[in-house]
This record gives sequence, structure tokens and C-alpha cells, in this order.
Amino acid sequence: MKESKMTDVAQLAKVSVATVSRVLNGGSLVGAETREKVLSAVQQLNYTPNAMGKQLRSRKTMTLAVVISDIRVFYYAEIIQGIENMANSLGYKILICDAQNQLAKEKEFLSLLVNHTVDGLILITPKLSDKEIVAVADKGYSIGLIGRNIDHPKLPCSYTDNAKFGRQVIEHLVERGHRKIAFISGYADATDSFGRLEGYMKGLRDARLPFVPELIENGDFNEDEGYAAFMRLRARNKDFTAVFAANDEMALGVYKACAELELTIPDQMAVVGVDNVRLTNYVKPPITSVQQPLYTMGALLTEKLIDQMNDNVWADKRQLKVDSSLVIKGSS
Amino acid sequence: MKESKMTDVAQLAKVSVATVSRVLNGGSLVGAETREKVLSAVQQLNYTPNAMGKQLRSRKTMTLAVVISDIRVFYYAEIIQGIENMANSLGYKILICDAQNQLAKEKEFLSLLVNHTVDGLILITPKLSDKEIVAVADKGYSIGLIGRNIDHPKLPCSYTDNAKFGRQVIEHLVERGHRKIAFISGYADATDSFGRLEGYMKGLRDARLPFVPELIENGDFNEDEGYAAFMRLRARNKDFTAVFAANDEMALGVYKACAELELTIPDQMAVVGVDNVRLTNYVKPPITSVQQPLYTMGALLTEKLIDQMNDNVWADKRQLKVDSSLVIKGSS
DNA sequence: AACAGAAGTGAAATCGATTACAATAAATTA
DNA sequence: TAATTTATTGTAATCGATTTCACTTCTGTT
Repeated sequence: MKESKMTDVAQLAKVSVATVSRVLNGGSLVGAETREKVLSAVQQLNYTPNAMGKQLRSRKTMTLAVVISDIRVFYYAEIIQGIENMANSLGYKILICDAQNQLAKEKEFLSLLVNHTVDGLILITPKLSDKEIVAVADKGYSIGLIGRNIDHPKLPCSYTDNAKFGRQVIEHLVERGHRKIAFISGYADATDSFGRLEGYMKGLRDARLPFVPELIENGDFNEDEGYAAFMRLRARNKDFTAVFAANDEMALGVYKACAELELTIPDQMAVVGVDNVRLTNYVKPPITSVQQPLYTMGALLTEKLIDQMNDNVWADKRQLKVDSSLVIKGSS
Repeated sequence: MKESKMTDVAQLAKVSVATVSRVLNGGSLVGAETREKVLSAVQQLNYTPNAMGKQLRSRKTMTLAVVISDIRVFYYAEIIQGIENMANSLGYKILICDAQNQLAKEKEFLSLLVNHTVDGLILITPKLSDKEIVAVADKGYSIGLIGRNIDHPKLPCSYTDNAKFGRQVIEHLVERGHRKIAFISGYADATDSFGRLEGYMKGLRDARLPFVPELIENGDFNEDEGYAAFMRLRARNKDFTAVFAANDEMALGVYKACAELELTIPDQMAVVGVDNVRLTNYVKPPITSVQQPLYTMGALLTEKLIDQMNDNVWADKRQLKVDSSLVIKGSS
């Protein structure tokens, strides 16, 4: 494999490397016939600029890393598309990093920023602590967050108001006549979990319903744990008629449990999830779920992050709170 | 943000940059107390080597790009995990590239190789033509293929024997008593489609059943087209009792069509898909499907590709044909 | 005709590392 | 003790681009 470098092009076109560089990047300040010569030399040699050399000198990679905790989670796909399309349209590439649910890997990916493999990093509902994230941001590296909100002047965040839609879910269930509503939360240290629980409680208060601690269980955001959580709830208390699961995976676990216990949905048990993933439409009955504008969240955050990286200071705030909507289907 | 470079470390440790580099990489040829000095300087300055400088000089990025045609397709997740784990264990990072079903994007990603953003590239069931792929490989760039087989001395490929399992599917359906079996293929130029069709035909021959061209339709590997293909099949011919869809997405389309036509599965219509994605277990009845050892395919190919990149010539062949298995569920 | 300003181009420094080669000091051998 | 290794370390070239600065031509103005 014999590759041509810029000097080869310069030689063939009988100009200096500076000129070649100008033709390939700058655009304007070069004469018409010189430009032609260079361009034809580039053609002849089939020249492609070497990314490493370019990046080293310009101190830019034009690349963003997107860190997700598990590539198997459907939830991310749409966010990533939003990120990617916005990034591409602004001249950036993205690199998807799958942390495989390991905190250690998430930390490792932070170093992509430090060693300048990427210019910026987007964390989607990370396991990392606020402290760890802030520490890196404080050093001047560009980080954006999706699905989480950290109050820090340098951290753009894009998230939905968990408490708000949690409240709406309860309102909806109450409207449907439910009075005893259980809640299955995700892992305890996730801000999402916290907000959704808060919304659940507010919803109860709105409806003047009592808050019963034993109607709360933890399901770690996955199907099996959701199943187990429901079983624990039932073991303790048999008279609730609806469950609000903090995500669809856990709602699926509830479905499994209901099938085993021969509880019909929604008659004997109403179920509501969050994320409105594709799968919710394939089970019977389809699961009522909260739809977050994932694509938009990804796109907006990316725009903001890149803007901030390039110091185009924005007047408006850096927190992008978007609205979600409840998609009512057969399960409630 | 004030970052320290190697020269800063050298200065603080009162040694040359060469020595610092040796401590950080080489390992052996440096005195014990010097090493200590350097290490402590690295600590003090919180020094992290700059990836760009390193890559430029060493002409290696230790990164592989994995190109998928659509991140929303569940199918890929497991393959990617296989790739990632193997790559990491060999010291490589991976970069996931979502082509969003656009051929143009796939082509674009090929340039990551040419401009040395990555050292190698793995294509998963790409839309690119053999010719285009071979052209790049012939220039000496490292490419690996998953889910497709191109006969070329430099292209490691990992794939399942489509014809073989296609045949098994038909055998299974015939065993269940079906005599008129329709086939819905993916897009026509995909080798997967071709092999599966071949298996279908062989299966018919084995069972001494006639090959009826009008029982074949194309569904482009996605749900909506699968639905449409089934509808076209029914419009032409009403007496087939089973469908073999070349992937699960299209099988889901068939489910939708059957629901509309009020055909019960599997009694009035048996359905078999390929890939055995998670979703197949959530619909009623769960879909019989062919399970490919995706994780293994990813891992094996990656090992082979990296090996080839580093010129550790392998004695055995570069084509990794793995076996798949039919998972029989309620739809057949 | 003389001069200011603009436009086009090249030489050389630079980004941050690695590494071939040279140089020095210490240790071994004769 | 002189000669030869050996073990460490430093100097400087290099990877492949971008970019500053200076220089040469033109053009237009007075």
C-alpha cells in the first residue's frame, strides 16, 4: 500500500504544501489555475488527507463520543440518531461507546476526552456520579448529559421532567378509577428513578390518596427485576389495582408476572411504563407508556454542546427540559 | 485548561523526553531511580499522553470501526458485544458507525480506513457491493465481514450457512405437515437473501415438493415490507399454509397481516423467521426462528481480523462458517 | 510615474508523541 | 591498567498535516 502525502501532491502540482492545504481547506485565497493544478494532482494521486496529522496540528478531532450503558437497550437508538444527525450536519462524527453496564468502562471512556481522542462527550443516563462528571467538566472538557440534570455552568443537560410526567401517569390512572397504585422504581441512585417517584407521590397528593410505603418496590430498570418486584409487592399486599413501572422493561416484567398469576391486564391490573419502546406495541395488550422526545433530546443537546465547545455563547439557559407525553394504550 | 505534555514531564523529572517515553511504553531499558522520578512527575502533573501525537508517530490508532446499517436493528447488539470484548482484550477500541440504511454513509465510513482514523473496519451485513469492498481491501486496508462471505484472500468473513438452515426450516415445516410454503426474501442483492432462498429451494427438493415461483416475494428485511409481501402473496395465491420469512422483522409483518386477515397462527398459517431476536418471544404465539451464534461470530471475526492486521499469518482458513440452530416455538 | 494596498504563494515553525543513533558512564575482561 | 562491553540516557529526525510571516506580483489611485 503506497499512500500519497501532501508533499507528493505539492510536488506533482509544482506548488508548496501550504498551497495544497489552502486548496483543500481554506477555500478562497488561492488562484484559479493553481487550484486546478492542485485538484488534478489530488485526483491523480488519489490523495486523502491523513486524519492523524490533521488532528494533531489542528488540535481538533471533530468527533464526539456518545457513551451508553448498554447497547441492547432500545431506548438509546433514537437518541443516538438525533445526536448523529445533528452532529453530522455540524461537521462532526460520532463514536458510540458501549459501557456494557460497567461503571469502570464509563470512567475509561472519560479518558477519551482527556487524551484528545474526541472533542466532546455525551453521556446518556450514566452510572457515573455527579462528582466524577463535574470533576472532568471542571478541567475544561466538554461534556453533555442526556436524561439527567446536573446543575453546573459548563454542563449542558437535556432531560424530561420526570416528576411532571410521573404525576400525569397517576392522574391518568386515578381517572380510570384506580385508588391503590403501586410503583416500581429503577435503581435507587438514578435521578430518573427519583424524579419519577416524586411525581408518583405528587400525583397521589393531587388525588388526595394516601401514600403507602409498602406499595413501592425497586426493580433496577430491567425486566427480571421488574418481575421480582411485582411478586414482592403482591406478596405483601394484594389489593392494589394498578402499577406504574419506571420504565417499560420493568413493565414487561410485570406482564410476565401477571401472566403467571393469571391476572388480566388491564381489568385486574393496569400497567403503565416509561419510554414507549417498540416492544410495548407488540405485547397484548399494548402497554400505556410515557413517550419522551428522544430524537429531539439528542439533537438539541448535541447542538448545544457543539455550540458551547466552539464558544458561541448562548444567551438562553443550558438546561434543555423537554416535554413528554403519555401514550395511552390497552394496558390502562 | 492547562495540559501537560511530555516535555513538561521530562523537565520536571530532569530527564529527556525519550526517557519519559521509554518509561511509559518500552518498559525495560531504563534505570530504576530514573523510572521513579519520571513516574512521580507523571503523577504530579497528572499527565496523560496525547492520543493524536501518539497515533501520528506510531501510525496506529488501535481502533476498529464497526459499521452497521441501522442501529435500531436488535440483531446487531450481540454481535457488537462479541466484537467489543474481543477487541478490548487485544488492546483495541471500537467505534460503532450507524449508516442509517444509507449506502452513501457506508461508503463514507470506508474512508475512515483510508484516512487512518481507524486501523481496521468490520462490516456487518453491509449494503455495499462486493466490488466496492474488494477494491478497498485490495489497496491493503483491513476489512472484516460479518454475515456475508466474499471470496478474497484478504477478507476474513464470519457467517452462517444460510442455505443450510434454510433447508432445515423447510424440513421442519414439512415435518409439521405443510406442503405449500411461501418464502419472503430480503432485498434481492443481499447474499443472505440469496442463500436463504437457495436453502428454501433445496428444502423443497428434499421433500419432493414443487417449486412455485409465485410463492416467492420480496420484503426488504423490514416489517412493513414483510407485511406488504405477505399481502401480495395472498392476493395471488390463497392455499399456502406456511411462510418462511428471511428475518424476524418480516415475520412480524406477517403477524400483522395475519391479524388483519384473521388467520390464526400456527393453525391457519405457520410462520418461521430468522435471527431469533428478543421480540419474537413477546408476540403471541412466539415466533419459531433461526438462532445464529452472533456473539461468537463477532468475537471470532475480530480475533481473525486483528491477527491478520498484525501479520500473524494463520494456518487455517479465513472463512469462519458457524452453525446456527432452529428454535422451535409456537408459530409453527 | 510613484506608491499603497491587495492577492497569491512559499519557507519554516509547529502540534505531541516515538525512535534511530550517538554519547556517556559504569562494569567486565584481558 | 587498558580495552571492550553493557547499561542508561540524550539529541535530533520523523510522522503528516496547518498556519504564520514574509515576499513577490498585480492593480488601482493620485
